[in-house]
Amino acid sequence: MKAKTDSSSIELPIETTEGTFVAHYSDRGLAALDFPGANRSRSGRPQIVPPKIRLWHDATVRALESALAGKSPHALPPLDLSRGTEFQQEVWSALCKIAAGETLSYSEVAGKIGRPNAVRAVGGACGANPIPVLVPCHRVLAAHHRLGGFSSDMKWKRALLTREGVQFRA
DNA sequence: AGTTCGGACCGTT
DNA sequence: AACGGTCCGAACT
Repeated sequence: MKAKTDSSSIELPIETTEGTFVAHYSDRGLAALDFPGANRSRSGRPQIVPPKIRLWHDATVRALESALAGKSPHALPPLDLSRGTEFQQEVWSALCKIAAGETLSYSEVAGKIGRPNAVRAVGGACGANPIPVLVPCHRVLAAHHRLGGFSSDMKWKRALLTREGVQFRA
């Protein structure tokens, strides 16, 4: 079997009041963020962490903390979203423009990237978002302010939106 | 009012 | 070829 992880990826834990997240870094920046309990490849063994990545990680920790508190982070680490398709990257960068407290519908996002009918595909791209919370896929709701879905536990989507002061429907 | 059903739509595996 | 974090209108309750 071949390992599913990028050979060049470094994983670092982030302890929060919500549990332990895990950040994955490539040589380009933060490449993935796992929710607590999402056991991915636990490499466990000691890693040599380049100074560059330590700096990025500090930024990630601070950004995650303020995001979990419902505030927009002042600064983000560099994000490595190169793993996504062209379409996914367009969606993800559209997500990054949604401020805390604001929301868009899946169809509004589709419109913003110039593919008004690719509504379901936008849902798929949101689900494929490797960096939840920081790339705010939770700020995308279904039509008419309904909650819609979420790949990981819906409790996260609810919690994050509530902390940002967003209203939604059952 | 609310709910369910069926089709249309599009990128990904 | 089949599946989704969808959407809309129609036909129900």
